[in-house]
Amino acid sequence: MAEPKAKTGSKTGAATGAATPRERYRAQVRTEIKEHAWKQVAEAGASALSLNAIAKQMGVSGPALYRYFAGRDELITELIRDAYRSLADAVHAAAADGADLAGLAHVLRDWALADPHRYFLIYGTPVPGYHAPEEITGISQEIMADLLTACTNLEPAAGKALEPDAPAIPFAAHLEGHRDWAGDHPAPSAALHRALTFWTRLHGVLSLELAGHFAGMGFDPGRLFAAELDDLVARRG
Amino acid sequence: MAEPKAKTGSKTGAATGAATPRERYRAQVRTEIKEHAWKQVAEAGASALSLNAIAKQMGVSGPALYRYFAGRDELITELIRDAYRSLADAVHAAAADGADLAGLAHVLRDWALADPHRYFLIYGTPVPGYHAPEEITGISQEIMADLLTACTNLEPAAGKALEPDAPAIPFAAHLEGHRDWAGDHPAPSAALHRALTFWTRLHGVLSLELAGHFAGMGFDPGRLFAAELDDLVARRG
DNA sequence: TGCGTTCGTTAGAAGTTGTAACGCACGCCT
DNA sequence: AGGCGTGCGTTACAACTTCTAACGAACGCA
Repeated sequence: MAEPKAKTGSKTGAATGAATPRERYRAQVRTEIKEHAWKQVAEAGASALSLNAIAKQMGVSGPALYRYFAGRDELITELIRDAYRSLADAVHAAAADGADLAGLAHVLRDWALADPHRYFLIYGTPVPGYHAPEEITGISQEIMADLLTACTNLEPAAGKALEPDAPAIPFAAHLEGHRDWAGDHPAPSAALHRALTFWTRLHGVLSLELAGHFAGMGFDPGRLFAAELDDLVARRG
Repeated sequence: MAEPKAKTGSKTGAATGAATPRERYRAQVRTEIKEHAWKQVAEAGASALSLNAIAKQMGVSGPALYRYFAGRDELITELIRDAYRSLADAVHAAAADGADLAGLAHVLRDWALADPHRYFLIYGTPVPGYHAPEEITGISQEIMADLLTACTNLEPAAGKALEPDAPAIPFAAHLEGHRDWAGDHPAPSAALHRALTFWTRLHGVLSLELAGHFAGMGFDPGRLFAAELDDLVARRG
């Protein structure tokens, strides 16, 4: 009987609210472990994350943590999931406040600069054996949905092309035939294209900046980010 | 007398060609170690690199490798240096063959796809305590020089602007005042800007593709890369 | 008030990096 | 050709790491 069979009397049963004291305690300890883990990640990156060090900081013995996480990999997976959720929440909150594409870009940049290691946890070098669980791809699609909406709002009204002779972009046409990743979002292919370039271009600037590749080059990475953003908002390519 | 005082009789003295048998042997073993290291990096990434595993594969005992590399960090630093040099050589060879910006982009993409882990060794998540030695920033500038030349060749002749009323781009103006990183390369500020966006945009696409973030999205990452390249070559922003 | 689940402990296995001390053999120099 | 010193490879060990196993104690549900 490792699993309580029906949660007989106490709670609603479906809510995530703490049911038994044991579960509450367990959830709290898991949270505390992750807090210490985030501190380590913020200071030295995910590769320096040590379960033993966390245990020492918490004043417990090493193997105690294995009651709460199956191992280092599961803890890191959880951190990645939380990072995705944090980003998705930030983006969604901005979108709900009516932020346009530039607003979303600002949210992304602020979120990345707030904790570069957290950004690299998501968008950095992938861990060798790691494969994203289903849940994470779902969160990723949440972010993409908000991005697609912002991009759609930026497109000129259908049928009212600014330049009648504007040549069709081959890649946008390709996207029209491969838009499964957009789910059922009704974004025009130009918006799909813009969302993708929003992602790749801003990630290009951000990741190189956060990795320090611009250090000592003299120019202001923030201005490069802003220039790329301006180009994304103003142009159509 | 750890250092031979004057290399008395044997060789030219300045050439890097193997001098003593000891040095030749040492260089050969170092090379062999790095070959096994590259194999490990290609299979599981830099984080999985193990000196012990290399020693086992070579049929020697673990600590033997410490005669050749001060430790794991020095070996990785050497691998990073070799990776930079490999990329710089590939780019320079193409540039010497008269490749234009699109040609350089193809070289970059092919080089990255040939060994994704090697790409991440350079442009991926930075290792916590690592700081690039002087030599590496030099190699990085070699690459940038070829890139700047290709970008300069793409600019319209000075004073013959295509669109007389084309608005000055603020970031290009900013770069005009912060062009130390270009060394003494006589690239116009528009070329500086284009080189930077070439770098960030293509890295944005490549790194996300190599990290598998496009997996399952359905579209062809190569076409996105090509579309970004087309935009870089055709437009001015 | 029991009794069972879960927790934290210590002990230990199998790894890792890296240091220390010890021979042996290679090669430089006389 | 011979001796001697340098460098190489070895084993032994220390200090880590993740993670498993077995045990005792405390907690909470009935």
